[in-house]
Amino acid sequence: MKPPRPTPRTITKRPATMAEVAARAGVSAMTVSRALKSDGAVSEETRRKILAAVDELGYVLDLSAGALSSKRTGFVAVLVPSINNSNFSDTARGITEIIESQGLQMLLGYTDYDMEKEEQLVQAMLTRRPDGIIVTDGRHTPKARRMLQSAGIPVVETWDLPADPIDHVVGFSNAEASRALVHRLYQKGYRNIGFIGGASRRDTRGADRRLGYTRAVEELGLPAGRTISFGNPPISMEQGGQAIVHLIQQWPDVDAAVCVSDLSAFGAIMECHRRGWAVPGRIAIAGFGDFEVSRWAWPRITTVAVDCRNIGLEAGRILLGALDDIQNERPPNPATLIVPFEVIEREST
Amino acid sequence: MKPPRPTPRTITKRPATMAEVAARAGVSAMTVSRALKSDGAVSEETRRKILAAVDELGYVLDLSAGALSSKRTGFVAVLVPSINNSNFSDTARGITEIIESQGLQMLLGYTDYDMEKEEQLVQAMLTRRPDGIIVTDGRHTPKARRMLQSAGIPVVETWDLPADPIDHVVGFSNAEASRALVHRLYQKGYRNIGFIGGASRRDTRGADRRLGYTRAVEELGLPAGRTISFGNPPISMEQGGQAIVHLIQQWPDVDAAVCVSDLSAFGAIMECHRRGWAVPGRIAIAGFGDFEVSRWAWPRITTVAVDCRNIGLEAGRILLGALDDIQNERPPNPATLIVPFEVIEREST
DNA sequence: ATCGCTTACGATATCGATAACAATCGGGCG
DNA sequence: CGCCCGATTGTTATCGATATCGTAAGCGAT
Repeated sequence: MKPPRPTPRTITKRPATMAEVAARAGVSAMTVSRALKSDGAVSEETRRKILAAVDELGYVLDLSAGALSSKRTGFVAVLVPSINNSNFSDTARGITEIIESQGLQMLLGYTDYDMEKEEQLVQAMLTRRPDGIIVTDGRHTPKARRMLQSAGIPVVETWDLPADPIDHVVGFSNAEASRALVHRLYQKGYRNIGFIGGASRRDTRGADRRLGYTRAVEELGLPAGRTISFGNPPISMEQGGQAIVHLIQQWPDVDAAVCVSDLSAFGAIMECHRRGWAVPGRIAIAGFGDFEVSRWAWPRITTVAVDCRNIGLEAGRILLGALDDIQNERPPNPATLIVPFEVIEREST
Repeated sequence: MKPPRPTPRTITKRPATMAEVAARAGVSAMTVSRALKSDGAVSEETRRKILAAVDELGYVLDLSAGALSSKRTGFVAVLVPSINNSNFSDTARGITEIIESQGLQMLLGYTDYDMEKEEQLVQAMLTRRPDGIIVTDGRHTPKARRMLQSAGIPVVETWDLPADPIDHVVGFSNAEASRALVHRLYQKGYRNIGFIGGASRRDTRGADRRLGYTRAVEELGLPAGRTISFGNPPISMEQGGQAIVHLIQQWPDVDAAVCVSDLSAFGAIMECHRRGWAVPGRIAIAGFGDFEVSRWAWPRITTVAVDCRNIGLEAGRILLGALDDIQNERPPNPATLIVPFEVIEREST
């Protein structure tokens, strides 16, 4: 009895290799390799033959293999708290813009605002032997810190000013920014200022913003401790709406609220609309981050703006510089770049 | 004269190799490899010794090297139009959730709603020899299509229902969804419905939504052609605001507007607020995508909801299934999964 | 003609892991 | 007691590219 008809197997057309291209072009693999790098010294004619062979075979270079011999993977690991947050995705985009000009590829990971998760991700990323790594945080678990330090690659910490930098830094002080915002509200005449933020200490930037708020009200001699902690980061619009109600119920005399992000500020403002509380008449509301929604909401939302894309651009540039230093065996030269922030006053305060 | 103090060179502590771990643990490299995979058959005692050695040397597995011999890189390439769009970042997140359970890594790329850029990205991604690829589109340049087909790996097209699928599909008909929305507006009594979208044909999903609108107004015998095209995708809140003004000036009798996305709908509504045009009294406004802002804006925005994260989850699952089929030498089994959409009526219409 | 130098290319030895197969050891069983 | 078997571990040969060094040819200067 014959066996059943053989199942039609996938024609897993194994991708062509460089050797096959070489054979077809009548040259050695090494010459193909050179032809496919821009810097290779190859005569015009052989290059033509090689490119023709590449085209005929539909060959695409295998960088996984190349990475092994050249010891440069062309990866840049990037860790962000969340990709749904447009601030961070702007930064990621800035990084991409810079590094892709050098043929580098971003390896993106989400920490979910969690240092433990960050630690796992650092380990997972190092497994791919990236040429450099950019993290969105100045605080790490001891183990994560150790791994970053001993990885032997440039590290850039962004969005923060770490007390004890690992290597390079591109950031700003979230506390100072928040403090400046409170001062501005004070100048405008507000005297009972509350703060709305997340309940978790995982979000270190959020914690810093709260710290800046606390310092400012102390400095100014304003009533302190008027803070509402609500939910895990990222604080949503919904949570902003709930928090503002709590804030006003608990301290009916508050005349202004600083929110940990524009999203919660927006939620708060919309909840006030719904309840007929005028903004800023009954209560002024400010956010953080200058998200698109703050520029187009009505009232437009007072906020602290940071050029997120620029943070990415600068982090990318610094990383490229560091890679260049390594390439040319120059000594390492850790840099700290402080990017500016700006308090933008709009109709919500 | 002595030369200047030698510059302190980087201690580029070359990362430890598996062989070094093996030597330290007194076993062969192969045994280390087995110990570090979960499935490896290794006695408890040797595993202990090996893990100790790993710890002492701070060893992390080099997957680049592993990929070369095992012929599986553990990468899944994912192409999205934009990462700043929370719909797509939700999908990306869903994909990550599924694939990271299998130890796979996402390689993310942005096409900027541009098929040419997509083509370049496909090529760049294939260079990394991913085990599978997920794209957010049903239309591609001929070359991109050819590369995807001949890559010999599972392909999943999402967010669309391609007429001629390459392999697997997880999507829905943007045209149908848009059509359903217009019908719903009709039921509510609106008879002069306009459409606000991007000027570029690059955004194929946007074009499909416009198509659905056009079909619907034809079916219903409503005045047609009341569409405003404005700016390149992604259409921003600002552009939505500008477009609604044009729409109303051009056709003063419009009583409802369908926007290509919630973001432009939000911008339009806020512009109406500013001008004192009641929404939905003067004009009803609907969006697409069920973004967070639509749920918390006031009025809340009528929209078409799709479970974006779920698209990612399902795409991930289908991809894993396909990889499993390959592993077990089962025949390929291209699947098309149509995910539901839902018109959600809120106060803006 | 010789030398020196540049340009274009090939041969070989890796890079660091894993696949595939071989080897060893102990124990169960006829 | 001999044989077979499963569990554990080692050996060897890759995977597909690139680094490095070597070689041959071409060419101008002396």
